[in-house]
Amino acid sequence: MTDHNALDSTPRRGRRPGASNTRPAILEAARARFASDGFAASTIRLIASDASVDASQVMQFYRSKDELFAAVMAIPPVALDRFSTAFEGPDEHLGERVVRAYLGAWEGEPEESEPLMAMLRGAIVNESASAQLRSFIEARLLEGTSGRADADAALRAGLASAMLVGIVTGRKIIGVPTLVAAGTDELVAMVGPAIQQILVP
Amino acid sequence: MTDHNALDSTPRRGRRPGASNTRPAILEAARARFASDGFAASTIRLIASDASVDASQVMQFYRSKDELFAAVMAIPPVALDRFSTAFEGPDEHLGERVVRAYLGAWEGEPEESEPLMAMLRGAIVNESASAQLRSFIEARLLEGTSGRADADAALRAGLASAMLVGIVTGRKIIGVPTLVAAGTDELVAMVGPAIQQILVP
DNA sequence: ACAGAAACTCAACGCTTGTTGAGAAACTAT
DNA sequence: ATAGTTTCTCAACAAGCGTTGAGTTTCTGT
Repeated sequence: MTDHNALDSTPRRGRRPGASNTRPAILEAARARFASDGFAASTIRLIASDASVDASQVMQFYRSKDELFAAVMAIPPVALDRFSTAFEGPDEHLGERVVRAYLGAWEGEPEESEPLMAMLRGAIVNESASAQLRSFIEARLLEGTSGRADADAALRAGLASAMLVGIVTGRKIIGVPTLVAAGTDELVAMVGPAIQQILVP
Repeated sequence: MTDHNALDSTPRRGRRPGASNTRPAILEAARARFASDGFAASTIRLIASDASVDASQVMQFYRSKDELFAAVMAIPPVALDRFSTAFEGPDEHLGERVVRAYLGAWEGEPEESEPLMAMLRGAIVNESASAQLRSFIEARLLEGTSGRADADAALRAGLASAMLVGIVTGRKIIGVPTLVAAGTDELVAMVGPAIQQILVP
């Protein structure tokens, strides 16, 4: 709805003067859309409109909607090292640390949480997103279980991840009122011991 | 001699002889599609094709795609009493019983699990499905916490539900290999104590 | 200064979507 | 029988989708 007025000196067509940050703008708009609306409901035109850009620009930078999605997914989450450090250290408060790391990653700054939300929402309908989330979780699991000899350590880590993702889904996507109302510390206090029991039998 | 074939016994147009079970056939096809592909990817034409029916038939029985979806959701899950009985009984093996009830409900017969899968998949992209799943979970929570005085009993039950739904999501939707490979008994043995700890502090 | 690449707008394409209406055949009444 | 309702096929619609190509303007390298 923001049409340039007639007195505007900037031409209506052709390349605009100055440097262009259109490409990252598109990526950011796509990230936000995919995170909040999911893959199918996020149309190219809507994303382009969010970035104040023509739809065909999106196609020029990222060759298709799928590649745009892949680009959003490929963003190395800033939260990545949160996980790796969470599994290190003494076993005593392992559960608590892991729970806090997960909740923090999904509920922190948009820059940090949106790729994860997009992954989660996209994994339901988009096959590549599902594979992406799968490999993401698996990579975390390998970090977490490195140095342990347990045969089922991977399974235990996978269970813990799935349970924590379930809590995040309930809070951020489905919106179960009971979970939404709960504070982070309260959750950590309750879930920490349970996760501890899963990870360190 | 071009159009009507006198030898053709099955007419191509008009109502077919005999009783019609088209309406339930559509509902069943829709349930399966919504469960496996989610709301957006399940097109009316595809569902109609699954049910060997014209697309406009779907619109005649259920007035819109949204109402079709609502009809699928409205099916009272056979698994319903599984949950209510799981919370009853002594606290000793409560966690184990609840875990077994959840896994069984989502991994049993298609008739039993498909409405739940459709709910879960639909909750990501469809607002009404999200509300439906929310109220479904809340109803289970009320059953589970009835008779308990704890102020945070509802939160504990909600957490347990979310964690178990997370495990099911990892197994049936995202397909985390580690979780898929695990057997039900193995999962119950690992997760049972953790859920127990959540529910009975 | 000049050529080529890059950024941008605009208009359209082919396709699929949910949805509708006309009409044909079979059922259910009276 | 006759009328009316229900079930069904077929063809089309308006809208939205992802995508493409042509043309215009600016930047960049030489």
